[in-house]
Order: sequence, then structure tokens, then C-alpha cells
Amino acid sequence: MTKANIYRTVNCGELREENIGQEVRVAGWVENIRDHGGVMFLDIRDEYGVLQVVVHNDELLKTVNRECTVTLGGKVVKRDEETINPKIATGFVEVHTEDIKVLGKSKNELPFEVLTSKNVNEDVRLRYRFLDLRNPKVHNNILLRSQVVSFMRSKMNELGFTEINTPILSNSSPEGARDYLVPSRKHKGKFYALPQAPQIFKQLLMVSGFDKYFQIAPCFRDEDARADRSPGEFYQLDFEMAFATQEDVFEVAEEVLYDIFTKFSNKKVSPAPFKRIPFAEAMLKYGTDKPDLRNPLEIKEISDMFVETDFAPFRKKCVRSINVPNAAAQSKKWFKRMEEFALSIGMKGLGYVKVNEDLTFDGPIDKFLKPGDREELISRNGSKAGDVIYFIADSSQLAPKLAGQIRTEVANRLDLIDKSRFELCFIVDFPMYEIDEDGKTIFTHNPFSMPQGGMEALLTKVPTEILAYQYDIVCDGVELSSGAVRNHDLDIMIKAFEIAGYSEDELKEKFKSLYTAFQYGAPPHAGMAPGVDRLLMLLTDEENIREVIPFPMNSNAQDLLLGSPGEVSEQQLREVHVKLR
RNA sequence: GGCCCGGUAGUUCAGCUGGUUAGAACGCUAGCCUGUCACGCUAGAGGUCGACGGUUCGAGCCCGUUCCGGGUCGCCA
Repeated sequence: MTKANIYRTVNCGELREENIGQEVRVAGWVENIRDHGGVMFLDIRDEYGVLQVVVHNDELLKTVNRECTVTLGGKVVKRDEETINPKIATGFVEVHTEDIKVLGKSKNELPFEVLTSKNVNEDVRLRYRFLDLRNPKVHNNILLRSQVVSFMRSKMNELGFTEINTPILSNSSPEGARDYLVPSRKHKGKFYALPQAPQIFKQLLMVSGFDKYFQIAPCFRDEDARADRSPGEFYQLDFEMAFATQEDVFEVAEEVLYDIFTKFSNKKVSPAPFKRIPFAEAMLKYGTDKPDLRNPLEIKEISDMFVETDFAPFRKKCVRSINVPNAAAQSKKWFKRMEEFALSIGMKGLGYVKVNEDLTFDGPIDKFLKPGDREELISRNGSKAGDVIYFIADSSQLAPKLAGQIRTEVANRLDLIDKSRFELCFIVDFPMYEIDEDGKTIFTHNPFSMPQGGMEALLTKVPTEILAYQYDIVCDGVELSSGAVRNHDLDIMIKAFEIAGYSEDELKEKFKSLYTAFQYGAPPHAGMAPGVDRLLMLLTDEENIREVIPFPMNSNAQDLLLGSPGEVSEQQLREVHVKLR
């Protein structure tokens, strides 16, 4: 309910038939003016809706143009049957006014039409973001964001979590993304850094005895943008639990995410427990560690069948197959387009066979198959007559990922993905270490994750075979979050870093705070941090993350409206001991 | 940093094989219109074709350089 004041007694969305006859005052933006000569219609918009206002005296509209703000007083009138507008909530009534006053003038030429701003070049939209945000389609994303954040907060409170703010001016972290640096005035030559995540602080909070922490935390990373990655800053629902296992964290995530997806979307949501898929299985079956489980296609391993083949591109390679049901009827052109796609992602070609009625094959790969191969392929892929089997062969590094891209592309082209549901899963058992191109053993993900099997695994296993209690949440091919059971045991941490080539002194120096804190009784702890922006993208079906951020930077990390990053004065630079060169 | 796509009116776009005065829609201005809701009709204004250089008798179009934007790879523990 609107509180009455000099500008308005009601808002633009609330008038209904029961208000007929009332004298009201409304305020808002002039969305449109329809001048019929003698009678004029104004659409007045505020956050709550649109209201039609009728004016009979054109003198009243001399200074009124589109997108100016006005206040007007008048009577609520029932619309004639044939003039009812069912498209708006206030469409049964209108306000007749003889008293309209401009509160905020607007230039008569707008940089774009508010109601269709989504079709406009993004840099123009961002330059006039305040206008863009008047568009209900854009506006509602931001309102939804507020509701989701508010729901998250109350849900986390309900589950016994304590919201704690951690510093924004912090210290540069030696691993991970590029930091945003802030020069110190009082300490010449030294810098603060904006946190890439509150990781260290939340672990310190665990050592401090806060049992369940959360924060809707801004995170800052100076890396290049993507459609689903905002440059600069983004928000995470960051949480951490003491004396907790991986499953304890999953239960919280399942409850919070399931409730958010069901409450704020009409789509069907996969119920808890979400599937747990080991990393290795995801890479094989889906060719990615962020699989879209709405895609019914599965990748199969068939390398062993082609060790001795005459077909050189398959011989001793990593070979994977994908069975595509009922695709044999696709046109020549369709297969050609798929091959073109394969070439565009760096494949040398894309082999396939069509499965005939008698379970013989047609297609370019058939002539390289040995007796028994056809039966074996049909059995491994679950193929039937009319299906197509695609072959993807490359190094063991590349083939799984290429197969994953083919899987996604085929499903998109054949429209096999059911867009009416959300499929959530946990990817678990990430490897602790991998070998980089120089042959060095490095941490795959988070150096603070607890290795599965603890100290014994570190002492006895080949590093690349050690798994970590490290996990991701994935929804429909979007990585929502990663998290881990943390390594709270200093001895295990020292050993884990040693394997990655760090001495204890280096560990002590790089992660001094945790190294010190863990000497005074750290609880086992675990957590994760689902991304708020990505969550909103999924809920709103937006393909660009900037659609769910009120004032996003463009992909070149600039705010064109405020002009940031901007220059600063010589004086300011001197004070922080910075010299440009 | 690499690759792909784009930049023409305020906005969204078209522009043929290089050829007369660069077009459309929406928006804007003026006029007409008493029931529209994407109102309608008539007329009009509005352009450094991103910039620079080149080829050519002639460039929005071809070539080179460069700037800007979007996507993507690298990057994002």
C-alpha cells in the first residue's frame, strides 16, 4: 500500500474496479502519449505497474513528453466494456485528470525506446543504464535478484548459519586469479587487494569457533569477461561449516538450492539428493566437468577397439563414441554441418556410421571396422536401427573434451534438451594434482582441499591418482559453485604442498594466516560458495550475466556511465606513492 | 595476447558487380483526428557510412593500418 504524500496517494499498479469513483493522485513516468485530438491517453508507469490516464485539454500536455516524471490528480473512472485493456492489471479503469504537473523533465529524443531496450547495443544500454533499468523486463531481473538474495539470507539463518562480513580491503593472494590492487597511503610501496573470495577469512572463522558461517559476499577478480562471467566483481553465497563432512555441505546446498529454484521458477527441479558424479565419470560420459544432464546423449569409451586399426586417425588414439538415436534420417546437409562444426573446434574430421535395419552400418567409418566390431559398438552404445554413431578420436587430453562439445552440439541441433527443467548435480572426487606442460606436479584446483585418504594417500599414492574432497555444483551445464572439505591438518598440508613443490617455508610465507591459525586447534571444516549471478541467469533464462547485475561493467571492464576506471589527480597518486610510467 | 563476427540517421537494420542526390522501420518535429492502448493519416528534420591511409575516372562497398563493441580461446587456485 502506498503512503499518501504530495506526489501520490496510490501507485500506478494498484487501481482496480473497487477504486472507481475515488479521487486519487498518482506519480510516475510517462511511458507513452496517444494524442487523438480532443482526447489524449497517457500511460503512466512506476515500479508497480502501468495506468492509463485520460486528458481532454491538450494545453495540459504542452510540457509533457515521454519518460518525464509527473504527478497528476483525478478521478478513477470505469472503462467502457469495449475499451478495457486486459493486458494490464489496471486495465478495467483509467484516471481522468485536469491537473498534471511535470516533476522531472526529459529530453524529447531518447537514446533508445525504454520498452525495447533489450534489443539495443549493450554499450548504449550501459551508458544509459538508468533508462534501461526502467524497462520492466530489465527491472524485474533486479527485483528478482533482491528477492532471491533475501530468501537466501533467511534460509541460511533458518538453517542456523551466522552472517559475518569479512574485509574488502585485504591482502593479495599468491594463487589464483589476478588481484585488484589498492595502494596503501600509510605504507609506501605496499598494497591491499580486494578479495577473490573470503576463503581465508571464513577458514579463520572456523578456527575461531563460529560453527556455521555464511555471507552474500562480493568477490573481485581481474580476469577477462565472458558471457557468463562478469569482469571485476560478482557475488557468492559463501558458506562454511565446522565439524562437517562433504555430505553435510551437500545437504545444505540441496535444501537451499532446491527451494530457490522451485520458489523462483516454474520449471521442474531435480529433487534432492542431487546426483553425485565422480569427476572421472563426468569426463568420460559427458566430456566435461559441468555436464548438462538434460542432454540424453552419453559418450562411450572405445579406444581399445582401434589400437591396431588401419585407419590412422584412430590408431592408438583415445577414441570415443556417441550414439544419437534416430538420427540416420537426417539430411546429407545436416551431417555436413556437423562435420563443419567439428572442424571449427579443431577436429580433423568427424566420423560416423548409420545403423541399418539389419544392423549393418553405412558411413565413412564402416570400411575400417573389423568383424565383430559392429556388434561390439552396438552393444557398448546401446544402438538400434536408425541410430547414428559418431566417432571422436584424438589425444587422451583432447578427445574427451571434443566428444563433450560434439555431444552438446548434436543435442542442440536436434533439440534434445528439455528446457522445462533444472537438473542439478554434484561433481565429486576431483583429482588433487595434475601434471602441467612442463611435467611439474601442480594442484588441480584448491590447494586447501583435504586429500582423500589423508596423509596415508599422500605418502603412498602416485600424486595424479590422489583424489580430493573437492566438488562442484552444476546445473544444466552451468558451474554454480565449487567447494571442498578443507585441509585443516597442518602436517597433511605441509606434505600436500611439498608434493606440489613448495617447501614448508614457502607455505608459511604464502599462507601465513592459515599456517599460524592451524597450530591452535582447527576444526575439520567444509563449505562451498554458489554464485549468485549465475543462479539468477538460470532463473531468468538470460544468456548474459550482465542482464542480472544492476550496474555491470562491459566486457572490457569499464563502466561507461560513471567512466570507471578513471584518471586520478597527481596529488592522489603522490599520496599513495604511485608513479605512472 | 590469439581467433571469429560487427561498426551506415537518436535506435534497429538494408544497401546489388565499385557508378546519379545513401534508404526503410521505429523515434523526433509540425499539422489533422473524441476511445486509443505498438492508435491512425499527412508533411518534415535528421548521416564525418568508426578513424586514417591506399587502389580507382569514381569507394558505404576493394586493400592496408588503427580504434571501438560482442563472442570465444588463453586466463578464471
